[in-house]
Amino acid sequence: MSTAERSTLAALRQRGHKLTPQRRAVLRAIAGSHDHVTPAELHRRVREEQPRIGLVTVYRTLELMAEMGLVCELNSGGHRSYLLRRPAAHHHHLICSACGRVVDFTGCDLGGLERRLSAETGFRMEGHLLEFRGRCPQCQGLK
Amino acid sequence: MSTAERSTLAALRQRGHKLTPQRRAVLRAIAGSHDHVTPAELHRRVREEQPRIGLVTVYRTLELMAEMGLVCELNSGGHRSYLLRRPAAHHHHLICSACGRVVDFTGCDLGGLERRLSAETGFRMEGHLLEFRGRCPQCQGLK
DNA sequence: ATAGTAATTGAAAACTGTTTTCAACTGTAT
DNA sequence: ATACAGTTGAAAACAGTTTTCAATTACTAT
Repeated sequence: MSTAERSTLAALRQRGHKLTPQRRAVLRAIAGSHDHVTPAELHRRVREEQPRIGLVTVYRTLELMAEMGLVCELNSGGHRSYLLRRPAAHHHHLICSACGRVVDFTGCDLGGLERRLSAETGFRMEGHLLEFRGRCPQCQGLK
Repeated sequence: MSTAERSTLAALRQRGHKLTPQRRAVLRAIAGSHDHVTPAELHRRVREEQPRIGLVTVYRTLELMAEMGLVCELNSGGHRSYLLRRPAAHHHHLICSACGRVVDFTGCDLGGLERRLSAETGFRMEGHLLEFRGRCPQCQGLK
């Protein structure tokens, strides 16, 4: 079991959520995938372990983990996907506008801009979202 | 009629698309809105002028204009929205996590990062989305 | 260990946003 | 004016997500 998986389990337990086999399976599946996964795809994978689990439960588990900030939710091209949040993983996305492929990147370096905006507006900053949109190499030739 | 509206009309005509009253109305409505609008919201606005227009037509017109690159399509938070392409209207949002107030800002200065990512990944960039989240001055005392 | 309780589950139904189908209509070129 | 391809609106179909509800289960206190 990975560290991220273990700490996520601990966080769930600590907040008084039940550790059902279904939740463990969903967590294991998302922890085992280092890419964004859609609820449907996750459901397919979890089923190998928990054949009777419903898609609904996958949705609910993801929603719960997203609320708790254990998982990061991404909406792109009209489709939702999730990624387990691992420690020290401040990152952003680069999304292909043709095929929807998502590439993570780090090093956004927005500190200066954040200070400037904070000074100008009086906002106390909590976070930011940055996404680049473009054509990935494979999709540049097409259409 | 704005310049953007006029040139969009010309682009449609030039490509042999019919200039129906419905399309004119959708175009006028999106040109009159300087923020991203959802198809449903746009439909509501267009109806004031063209009471009999169907939501379907709004979808179709937006799809057509998006294909032609006249309008920019955004998917965020699981919802689709569109914005008329204008020269020089590039801005971003600062959103208060308590009251939801939105403040626009310009000057994101992401050119360097964009070039770096482009070089590293091979993506040909089309645009980006940047949002800061924080507490606005009025909400800092609360809760 | 056992019983009690609230949380959780799965199936089905409901819902939302979007797309397709199709017959009627209309802008445009002739 | 006519003809034709493109366009429209209503309804149905569709995909993804959420809600409802009765049955089940993990956890707590005994």
